[in-house]
Amino acid sequence: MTAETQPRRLRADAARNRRLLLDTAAATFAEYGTEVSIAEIARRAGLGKGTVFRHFANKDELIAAIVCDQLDRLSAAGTALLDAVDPTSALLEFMTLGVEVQSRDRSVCEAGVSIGVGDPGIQAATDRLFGTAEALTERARRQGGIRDDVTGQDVILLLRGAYQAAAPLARTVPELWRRYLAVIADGLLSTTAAPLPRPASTRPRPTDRNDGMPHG
Amino acid sequence: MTAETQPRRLRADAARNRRLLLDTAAATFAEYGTEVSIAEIARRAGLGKGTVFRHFANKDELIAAIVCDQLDRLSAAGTALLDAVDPTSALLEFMTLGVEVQSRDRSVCEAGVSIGVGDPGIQAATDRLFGTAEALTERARRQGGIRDDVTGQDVILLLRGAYQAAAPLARTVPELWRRYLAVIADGLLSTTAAPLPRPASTRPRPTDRNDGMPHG
DNA sequence: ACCTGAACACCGTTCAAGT
DNA sequence: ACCTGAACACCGTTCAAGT
Repeated sequence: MTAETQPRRLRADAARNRRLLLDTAAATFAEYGTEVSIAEIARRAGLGKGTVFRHFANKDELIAAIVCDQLDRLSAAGTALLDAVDPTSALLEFMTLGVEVQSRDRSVCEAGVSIGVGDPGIQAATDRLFGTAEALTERARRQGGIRDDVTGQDVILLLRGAYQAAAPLARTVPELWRRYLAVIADGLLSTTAAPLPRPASTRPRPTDRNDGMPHG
Repeated sequence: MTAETQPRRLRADAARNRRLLLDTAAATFAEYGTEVSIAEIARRAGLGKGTVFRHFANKDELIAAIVCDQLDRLSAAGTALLDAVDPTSALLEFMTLGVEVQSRDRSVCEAGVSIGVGDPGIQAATDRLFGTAEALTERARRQGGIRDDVTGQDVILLLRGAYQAAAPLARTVPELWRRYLAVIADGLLSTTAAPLPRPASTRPRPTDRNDGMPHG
């Protein structure tokens, strides 16, 4: 479930420290932004700052590991929604969940975008999430609830867009994203509209590698 | 037209240096990202790095000034589109233009979001842009081309969202944003859809000057 | 007024010395 | 194997000395 970049097994205390650092960093970044220093994270975790770099090659990798955790958590929530009775409203609930996750962790998510490109951990977690989203999307598509040229990847990218659209005013109007998610949802639901321009980007599906979770 | 935070008139050489720094920084940031050092910018402009801080209080303000230029440029393009014969397609063209501006200056735009909140220069330029967008939107609304609860601010924020949605894959699929802009456009065009949830955020229209509303 | 670069403070990252 | 903090390099920012 959790993204394990580590191939080897860690000594008990090291594993505990790694988890402690991840949790401390996630909480601190969420509250004060990703610009909090590594020294501060280490201090809060009660560890030396050298230890941070023993577990994560650099600050970006620490942030990446937190992002992976979030992506996997959302992926798990999506998988659970595959059992919902109404596929289309399940998909919309999934999108709502996705934006909420981002709202909770503003700065980490934003940093995640720039890091994401090129980080194999985030790539893999993203592909897993694409897979989950695709399964949800396929059900809704079969139901005829959404236009038939929409992919799971589209859904993930668009829910990111809904969040980002509202982000500049998040401080003053915290729930504005619901408005923009509604616009996007209407766009996805308009089954009568012309086909979308540009094909959806094709990325390797999680089925071809990394033993991802079974779905549908 | 251009954002003038400077109240006083600058000496000729100082004004030239300021412009030189803005252009050099814009070009360098666009190519290598906003993490390029101030020293490097100064070197490229053939000036001492102290000069950068004489014109811009800090690095964020330098980036903010570049963002203001871009916003004003887009605003000008939007104003020109007010003369177009078809209001609805003029609005869509404006949105397309808006995403293109961002694509050209990836990192500066992204940095602009986090800085934007709280920077009076960006606030003012944004309000100006909202005004332009509102004028374009109103024409389209009157024509009946788009749903009647959409504001100019919505249009700006949503075109940001379209760009951001496609941003993670911009390297590999540079034109993917067209796909997501199309989804959003369909959402805006669906005049038969239910009213949007959450009211559009009301921000001071560009008519009232920014004397800064204080908030923590 | 404006420009400059040396000097300062801070932060990410490394590494030799410790358990 | 893992932890640690002193040491290093780099960068944003300041400021006294120059034109």
